[in-house]
Amino acid sequence: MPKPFHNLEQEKQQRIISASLQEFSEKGYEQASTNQIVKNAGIGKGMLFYYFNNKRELYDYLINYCFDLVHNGYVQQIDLSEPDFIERFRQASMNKLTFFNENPFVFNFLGIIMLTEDELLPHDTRKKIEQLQQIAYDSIYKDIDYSLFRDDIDTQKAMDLIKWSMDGYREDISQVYKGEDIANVNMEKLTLEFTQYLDTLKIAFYK
Amino acid sequence: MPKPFHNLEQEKQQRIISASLQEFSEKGYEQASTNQIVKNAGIGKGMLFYYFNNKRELYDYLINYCFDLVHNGYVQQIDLSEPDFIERFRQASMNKLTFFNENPFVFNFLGIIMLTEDELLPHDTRKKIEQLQQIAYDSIYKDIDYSLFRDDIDTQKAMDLIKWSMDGYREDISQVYKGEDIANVNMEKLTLEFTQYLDTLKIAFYK
DNA sequence: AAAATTATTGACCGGGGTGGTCTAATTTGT
DNA sequence: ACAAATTAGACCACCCCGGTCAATAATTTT
Repeated sequence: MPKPFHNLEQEKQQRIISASLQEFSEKGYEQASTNQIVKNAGIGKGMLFYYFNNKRELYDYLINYCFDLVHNGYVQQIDLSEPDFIERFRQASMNKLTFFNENPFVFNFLGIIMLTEDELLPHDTRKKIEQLQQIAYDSIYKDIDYSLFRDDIDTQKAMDLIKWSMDGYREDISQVYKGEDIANVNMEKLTLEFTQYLDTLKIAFYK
Repeated sequence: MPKPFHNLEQEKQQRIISASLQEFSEKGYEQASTNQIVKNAGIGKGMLFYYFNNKRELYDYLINYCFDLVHNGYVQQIDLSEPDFIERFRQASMNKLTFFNENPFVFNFLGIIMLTEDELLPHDTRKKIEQLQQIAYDSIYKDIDYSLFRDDIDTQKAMDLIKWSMDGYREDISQVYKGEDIANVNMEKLTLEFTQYLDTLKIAFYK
């Protein structure tokens, strides 16, 4: 909605978005300080209220911004044509890792939103959340080739366990490399390690 | 250290501790409000500063309180004589679940502490953290019977995967039953489901 | 070049919350 | 009955809050 904001140089726009996401995701809506935001963004106080009429409008803008970003930059990137569950999940996890590195506060911000009580959220935001969750769910479980799994194991349970495993691994990695730019991380070593875990999972759960 | 506080009726003492932990774990040290604490604890403002001379002293008291509680109430309860990794982890997970339910803010509070930058923490607190982490690590990995694992799988990787799986399951459960008293939860059904996951893990990773 | 429009800053506002104090009242112990 | 321990909350000076606005600088239009 805010016209002047969209005409801004990308870099300044990003600085404002980034500073806002950080502040909101660290403190929540009420506790977040617009003063802190403008300071971190390196702009004057007046500008923030020139681009957005008030705190709430900024917040709502960020909600939509993050939803679109996660949708286009992460969920939609998942390769639905890959029938191997573990391989599809591998690709999704790697995407998530780089996405998280490039947009450090987006997931945390959305996390805060999803923990917000129903009454405090605009009605259509709730719907957006559910839609995105549904799409994300489909992107992971749709058109999976179940015949790869061992017959003596409940396939759904196996998929749950694999999902928890890979999420746990990814979170451990995020934790260790927190703050460091992923470009500086030894990617080959990391990918190799990841592959080893995946191979182990395949031995354990596949025929 | 605070003499009058220890002589308090257990129930009031608990109310104060609980309200403080909640506030600190939700807002962090600086943002936490002593006014909010006394309101939630149902005591007058004066009392808090009668028991503890200032905010920091309360905070430090809580740190020690939580460390001791986690150590005695959770870590030390893990049965080191159980050589089956999955079984030991099962017992630990169930303990953690009930502990978490009885002390809802303790883990979150300690989580905040561990994310605090080094300079802001008393020196001996850092040491306490590392000690507890070491003990917890030992409690999970010491004297495990590795011969139970399949020979065609890297045992350490298998244990990592199992750990992530069970942590993921436990977190999902916590999430779903968040807020509800665990006494009201259908424990048999939950235990059964947990066992099914564990059995699946055994089929997958054990000989 | 002049005028009009847009972009930008930061001092400023009333209001509300901050950690902490202190007085005055009540309860307890003897 | 009296002293000591316990309690509540009004009060303090201070700081920060979201938001405004007048002054100016930069840019665009004429």
